[in-house]
Amino acid sequence: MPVVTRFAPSPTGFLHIGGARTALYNWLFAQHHARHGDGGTFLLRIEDTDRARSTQAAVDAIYDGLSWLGLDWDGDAISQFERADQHRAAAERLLAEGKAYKCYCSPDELSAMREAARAEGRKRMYDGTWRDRDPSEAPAGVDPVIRLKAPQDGETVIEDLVQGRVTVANEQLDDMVLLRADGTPTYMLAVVVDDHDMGVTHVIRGDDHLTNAFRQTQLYLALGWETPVFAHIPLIHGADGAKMSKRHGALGVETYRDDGFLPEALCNYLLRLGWSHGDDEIISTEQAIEWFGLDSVGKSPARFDLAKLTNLNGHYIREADDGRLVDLVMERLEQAHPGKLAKEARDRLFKGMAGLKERAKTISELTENSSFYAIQRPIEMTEKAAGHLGPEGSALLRDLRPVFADAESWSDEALMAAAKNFAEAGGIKLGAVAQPVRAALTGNTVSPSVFEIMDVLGREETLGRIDDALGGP
RNA sequence: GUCCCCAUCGUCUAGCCCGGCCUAGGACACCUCCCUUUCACGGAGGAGACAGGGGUUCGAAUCCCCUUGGGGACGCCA
Repeated sequence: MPVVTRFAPSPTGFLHIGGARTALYNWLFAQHHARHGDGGTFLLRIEDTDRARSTQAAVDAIYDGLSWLGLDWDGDAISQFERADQHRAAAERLLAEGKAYKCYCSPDELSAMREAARAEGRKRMYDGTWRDRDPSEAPAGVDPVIRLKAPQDGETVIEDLVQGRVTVANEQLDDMVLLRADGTPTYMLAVVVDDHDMGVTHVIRGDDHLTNAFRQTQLYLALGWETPVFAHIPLIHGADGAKMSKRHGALGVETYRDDGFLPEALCNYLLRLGWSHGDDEIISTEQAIEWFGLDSVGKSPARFDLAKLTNLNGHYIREADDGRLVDLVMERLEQAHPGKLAKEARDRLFKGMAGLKERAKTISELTENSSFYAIQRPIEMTEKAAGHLGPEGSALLRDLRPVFADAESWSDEALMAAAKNFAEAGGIKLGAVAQPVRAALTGNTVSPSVFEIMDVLGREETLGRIDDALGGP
């Protein structure tokens, strides 16, 4: 049977890390069935019924976030707000069938009930005042809400693919509001009607919705519809163990992009946060699509660990195509050093990328480590680097300059051979020779191999930088 | 408070469903060493966990119960 999943965020902010994982699981599940099953579709629905809190900017942030992660959805995104008529129709049908009723309770009465319920240690808040009351007793001039006439005995059961069978006594659940006094549908109603109309077969979402699933199941039953399969995945917690939410540590995916993380690294990390396939850690998207299933999703919440994400990111950077990395780095360099980049910047980065990418765990770090290639001379010198160019270092560098200048061929190997000879002749270590050169060439104490750098920079630029460090030719 | 869910190294997890192969495996982080022109990468090794208590059983990380701890939900928000 073909599978239909959906991701249904509310556009009240950015696409945060928890939402991204939910989207990923839904996408993966659909992809898995599309490629290895009877078909799979992944839909996107924007839950924008709360007009006051929904913004177009947030909707765009969700689109951008999903697109960046590579989680493409089928068809156009659906606006829940625009489907209000269908929601209303469902509620009215229930009303006509006697499965729902009008409730005229005022907000004051409701909060009194809520208080009473808490005081008595009950969960059920609404006492059903208008459930069986004669409509003729309705107070004049009060717009009623429509409530579901939910079963009061027995229990509601959901067979959750992640949580297993979960049961709750119906007496714990009160008659939920379907339509507000102003006639607009509530979330509970909208979700059920939309999921049904969209043909959603599997509802994969955060387990903060687990209790909603009970109410929704009652609604499906009342509407005479088959319930979808539920899969409530555990939430992601912050590094401190507290829940991660928009107000507590959860960052938008664009923040990770800005901090220099690759989408494939984030996806791989998010995938492993709560799902596993034996001891596998590095999992490609293709592999994930093949392997992903809801039965391997864990039931306990996981903490977000930036160190592991960073490590994974380093791996994907090393694997990444040089050209792609150059584009990413150039964009940042142009921003950071406007007008200061050498014309040869891009070419040098491309030539030097193999040595560069081994040493960076984020694109931000890669950019920083790459800047010495891109910036025009004279380059700036860090304090530590300057330390290698004291009297001793400078003297060494001065003696070394002609060795390089006279090198037979300007290649990595030839240059290193020349430096080695020089070091041996002087009875010093290669390392002692390399550091002043590194300082002169990069303005830093850490970099790829100095001979590789000389190769990339070329003869003229290299000697120029040495001269700069020596205070002139 | 009430209801629901969860519980293996610091973190993510394998193992649990179908008890013995577990003196509990892997990954990240950490420590030591090797490689080495710096830093990374890579390689070798180390430290590090079945929350506690009861059962069931010849035998429990694995099954049952309780306790404790954590989380989530209790809106005319989504």
